[in-house]
Amino acid sequence: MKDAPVSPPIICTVDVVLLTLQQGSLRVALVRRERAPFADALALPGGYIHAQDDADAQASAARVLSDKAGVQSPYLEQLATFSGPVRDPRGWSVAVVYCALVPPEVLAPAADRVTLVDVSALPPLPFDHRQIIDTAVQRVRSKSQYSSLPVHLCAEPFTLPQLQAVYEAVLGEAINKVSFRRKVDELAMLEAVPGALQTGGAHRPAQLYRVRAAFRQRLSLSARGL
Amino acid sequence: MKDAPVSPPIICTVDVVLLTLQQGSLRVALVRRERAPFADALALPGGYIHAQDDADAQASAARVLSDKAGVQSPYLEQLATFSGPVRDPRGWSVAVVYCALVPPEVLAPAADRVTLVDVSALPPLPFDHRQIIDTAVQRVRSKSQYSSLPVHLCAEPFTLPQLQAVYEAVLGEAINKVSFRRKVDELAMLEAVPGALQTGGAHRPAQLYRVRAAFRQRLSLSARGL
DNA sequence: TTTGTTAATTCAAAATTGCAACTAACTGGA
DNA sequence: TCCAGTTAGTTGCAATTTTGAATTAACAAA
Repeated sequence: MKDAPVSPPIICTVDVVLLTLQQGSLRVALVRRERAPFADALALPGGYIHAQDDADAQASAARVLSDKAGVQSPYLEQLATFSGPVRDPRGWSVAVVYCALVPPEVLAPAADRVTLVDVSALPPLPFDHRQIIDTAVQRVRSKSQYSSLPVHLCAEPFTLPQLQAVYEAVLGEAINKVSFRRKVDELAMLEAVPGALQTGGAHRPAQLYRVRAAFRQRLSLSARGL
Repeated sequence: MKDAPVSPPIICTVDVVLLTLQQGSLRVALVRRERAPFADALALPGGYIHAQDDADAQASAARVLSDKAGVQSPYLEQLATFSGPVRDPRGWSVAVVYCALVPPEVLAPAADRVTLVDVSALPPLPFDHRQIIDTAVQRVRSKSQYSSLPVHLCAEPFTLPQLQAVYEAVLGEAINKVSFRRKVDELAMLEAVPGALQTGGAHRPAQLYRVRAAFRQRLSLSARGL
């Protein structure tokens, strides 16, 4: 009796959709692949899960983000898992995908390692990275309608008008100033930095805020949106 | 020079949180495990991804649901992926978890294979199944606040009072009848079955509805909730 | 001191929601 | 046959919430 054919193991990887906001548009950070498949192509930072090192897939994602892009993101959320026999030419694969949001300032030191691309003008990408990015952008836009998610795109401390501009850029629509402030107040995610005002402009200075410690990792949700 | 130690492959599985509504409470379907680890224990239906058979992890989930529970669920949504070295005693594992919602009628033929347990009175469970179920229930309750998700718990055709009772059971709170009808109308997910009324009660018969084809797989979302 | 510009608040109009009362349509029993 | 009981579905209005224009505040520059 012959041995049953041994099927190759399933390829377990993580990918990270690292998003930021630059010049009013959402950008995704791509890195150049060092190895086959698709060596030298721009792609999402990703890599194998290291069972001997990683505490879980999220730790793998943080490691990959650090190794491939040189970035540490305080906000890192699981997006979804993509799988199947054809998405990776090496064979049947499972990619646990995480989404990271950072202010553009965090990416400045990594400018030589990552390429920022407007998510509405993506080049052809290897694997199913195009679909993954589209899913991430959809999710970020959707969550931004009713949560504090976009604060992670804003370098602290920031003013309310700055934060509103970030929300407007992500959502792609103007928001009423009064409504916006009421909602932000409801979300209770911010605290004014005492005495700190953004001066320098030829106009009334704006109060500076930072995110309350309780919401640095966790989102604040609004029942009614905006 | 010695060979580097070969690390065992990562274990790739799927699990399904199959939920239904019975006697006004959410219940999860558990099956008795046939093999180690945890043989004979009640657990979520789950199993290995079959790289040679399955088109993707969702197909694995549908297969597992059919094989282990004898159920086919039209609504099957990816919940999240759980991973790490300790959740499975066999080693470092990745479990892609799906959530299925079915009306209790669909589970009747499978009554001998599955045990329905109230999600608010779960017994001790193997692996991290307790945490997985809690995550699923949280997600279902959260989505039910602003989407058509609970329609999948209702056998078609159904009346509006029946659907309202389902929403109230899932959300755990009474809903105003007029508001509920306004919202259901807004969601535009239902169509009246022409001429079909639920008769038999000692009272005015109720119009019967079914889900519009466009929303059988996709959810309808409301901006304002309920 | 005046002008221009942006920050932040006020208040009334508009939209949404919740409630109670009402009408509708059936069954079953007097 | 008709009346009581029960649940389905609608109507109109009061209460609440949301919205945005108008207003006030605070600064720099000229």
